[in-house]
Amino acid sequence: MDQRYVDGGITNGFLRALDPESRDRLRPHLEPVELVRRRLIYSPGEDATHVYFVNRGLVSLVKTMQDGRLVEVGAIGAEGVVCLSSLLGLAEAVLESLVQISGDALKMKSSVLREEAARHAPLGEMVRGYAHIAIGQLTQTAACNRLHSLDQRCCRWLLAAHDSAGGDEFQLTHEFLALMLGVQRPGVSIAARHLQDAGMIRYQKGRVTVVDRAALEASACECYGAIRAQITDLYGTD
Amino acid sequence: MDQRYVDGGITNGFLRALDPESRDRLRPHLEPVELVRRRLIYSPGEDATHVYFVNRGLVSLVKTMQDGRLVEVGAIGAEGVVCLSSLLGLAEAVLESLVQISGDALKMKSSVLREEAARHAPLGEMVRGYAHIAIGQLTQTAACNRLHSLDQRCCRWLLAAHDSAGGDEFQLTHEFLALMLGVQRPGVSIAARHLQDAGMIRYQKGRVTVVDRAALEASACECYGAIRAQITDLYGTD
DNA sequence: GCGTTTCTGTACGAATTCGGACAGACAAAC
DNA sequence: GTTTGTCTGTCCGAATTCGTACAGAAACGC
Repeated sequence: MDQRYVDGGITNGFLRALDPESRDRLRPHLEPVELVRRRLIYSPGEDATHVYFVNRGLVSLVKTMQDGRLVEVGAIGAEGVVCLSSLLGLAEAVLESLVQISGDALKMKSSVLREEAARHAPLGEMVRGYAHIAIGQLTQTAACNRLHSLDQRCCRWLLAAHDSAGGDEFQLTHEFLALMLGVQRPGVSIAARHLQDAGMIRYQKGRVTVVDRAALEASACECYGAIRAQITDLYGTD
Repeated sequence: MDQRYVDGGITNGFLRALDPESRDRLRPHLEPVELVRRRLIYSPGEDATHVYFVNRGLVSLVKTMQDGRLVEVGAIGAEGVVCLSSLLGLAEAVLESLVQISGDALKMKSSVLREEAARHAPLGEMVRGYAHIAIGQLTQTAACNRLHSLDQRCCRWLLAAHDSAGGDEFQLTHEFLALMLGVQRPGVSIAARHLQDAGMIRYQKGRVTVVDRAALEASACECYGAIRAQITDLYGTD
């Protein structure tokens, strides 16, 4: 029987990986919320009062520079938690969190999570563990941004999106992907053409269909796998 | 009177920013250690048993990819603490920590720091605050690696090095800088020539002299200033 | 002094990405 | 059905960086 029906619609990896007692402590504070594509969860400087456990969908963490140029430095899907800073007790969001693929999440007050984490050791352990893999994701992205080609990074991004989309088809424009990857839009168009010619994806007017996932994985840089590995490492193999 | 003489040779920004009680709690556990250029403090996978409070010198945090290519994702000078992971209770180092500029540090057991941080709230607050700016540094670097030119990143790196070198002149080869910035060596040679022609630095056989720091700051990307600002924000203006 | 090592300067073709522009195709709204 | 807006495909010159190679210069060891 699918766990999502057993446990009140919770498909978020972090919550599911918790021991039952920790989960029970958090459950009363969780509030369902819809994630709508292109909507912001947080802007830099805003008070990060809540954390979001993503059940479905994909949230991009975006760093904006002074001149307005921006680039994604992390992406959080159904296995993650939005707003790491607040886990550390910082009130202010540093990054923009932007919904890339619609879905839903459970939100709760950061302060409550922090208190519960301090009170109940296994939960605190898990929070610290998550902070650690979030850092891992950042370092991976920092290196990836420097060392890997646009084609590779496109594949990586599509794989992450595919994981969180809940299907082979999802909405995504070249424009948006270019913004996230920090490159010009025509660059993405060319990369997308490569992938389509190679039979990995199909593109049509703002929506992409993953056709050959295995091939995408083979063409992606190691960063996708490295981050997945860290996550399954923390959550255990379920 | 210089604080470094008042307080037993401690010039590390983190330790100096602590309240006296926190510092007194840590002091008995601190052990002086020399930082020797090009020596590794940690390699990935190694057990991170100690944290290092840098007094003088510069330590690079390096991410290595599967194919052996590498790039620096962070640098820690006299204001920082090496081995963030262990602050979160993780045993294993993820990054390589490499001494770029010789100096000295105070080391202590990660486990002791963790216990003291749990026992004494102000210290815990400071540790979490430091974790936060370390994350800020990673996001800044991730974006910088994608958006900024080699010349800009060279300037940024030289400024950080200058801060920690304890003088205008320090050892640095093009080869090493290229490794850190994740580019080819000739690229750095050309960038270095630009800076030298512009009268910002002087280069001579593996050692660089900062001639016009203000010009360097003007030519660097915003990332240098952004990271400095986060640090002074945490430590207060002393 | 001499040989070795290390480091820098430079050259050059190839590849990538930039930055901007424009036409065409599709979809939704009116 | 027509209009409007969005999105894709493509083009082009310029700039940047890659990847490699080689020569010269400085420092070091013997």
